Amino acid sequence: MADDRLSVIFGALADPTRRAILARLAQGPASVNELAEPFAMTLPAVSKHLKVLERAGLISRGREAQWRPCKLEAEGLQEASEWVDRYRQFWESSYDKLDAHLKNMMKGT
Amino acid sequence: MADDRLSVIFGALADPTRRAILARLAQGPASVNELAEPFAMTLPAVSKHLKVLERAGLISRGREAQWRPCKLEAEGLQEASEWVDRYRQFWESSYDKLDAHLKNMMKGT
DNA sequence: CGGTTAATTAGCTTGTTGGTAAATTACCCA
DNA sequence: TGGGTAATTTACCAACAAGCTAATTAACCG
Repeated sequence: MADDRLSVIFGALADPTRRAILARLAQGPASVNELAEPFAMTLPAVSKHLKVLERAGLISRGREAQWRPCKLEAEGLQEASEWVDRYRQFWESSYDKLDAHLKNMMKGT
Repeated sequence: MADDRLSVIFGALADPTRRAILARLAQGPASVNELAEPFAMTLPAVSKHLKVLERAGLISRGREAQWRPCKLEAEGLQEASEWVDRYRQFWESSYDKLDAHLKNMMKGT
């Protein structure tokens, strides 16, 4: 995968395990073991996913005794959102056109 | 990469060439050769990128004589946006907290 | 028909991803 | 000190992504 910021961010989001981890972290911080628990996957595998998310600026990791609590970070998510938002106008206008088309059909013209 | 819809969509966005193609298509439809022109890359490589974008529902391809004009599609973009939007509240509240923190500092307390 | 242009498919190489098991680091507690 | 728990690192493997060249399909034109 390319290593520019946006590619790293979207690449991190392109995996259901990683999206599930983000969804969990949206409820509050968690340890690696807590995050790993729902998945049929070894701990090192989850650890790798966390590293990908961290590199993308989607999470950060702290230190508390032998735990390394993860928490969601706004930065990466916001960058992704900003990129996608540039296309919002496009699809909104597509729906306007569809809407106009349907109305036209229903008029029977 | 996983083959669920969102992973396919984010995976397609995780490449600067593909994002540049989408940016070009936001200005209007284009042929494969037109799309390939800005890149130091062979035509088959661009063709592959287009297939990835098509599979993700980000573009569609038509037929006009020997040309296969591509155009932007709202569908995939909108799904990506909807997913990211679920986290908007999170980072907005993060900024609120930052804002509150800064105001507090400036009060000198 | 034969030639040209547009685009895709096929086959190959190279580097990366996602997983594992085993070893290691780091910290707590008795 | 030694044992237990949390997490990462290392070494390895299979599958996949992204690029290339060469060959092929498809449509037009003369």
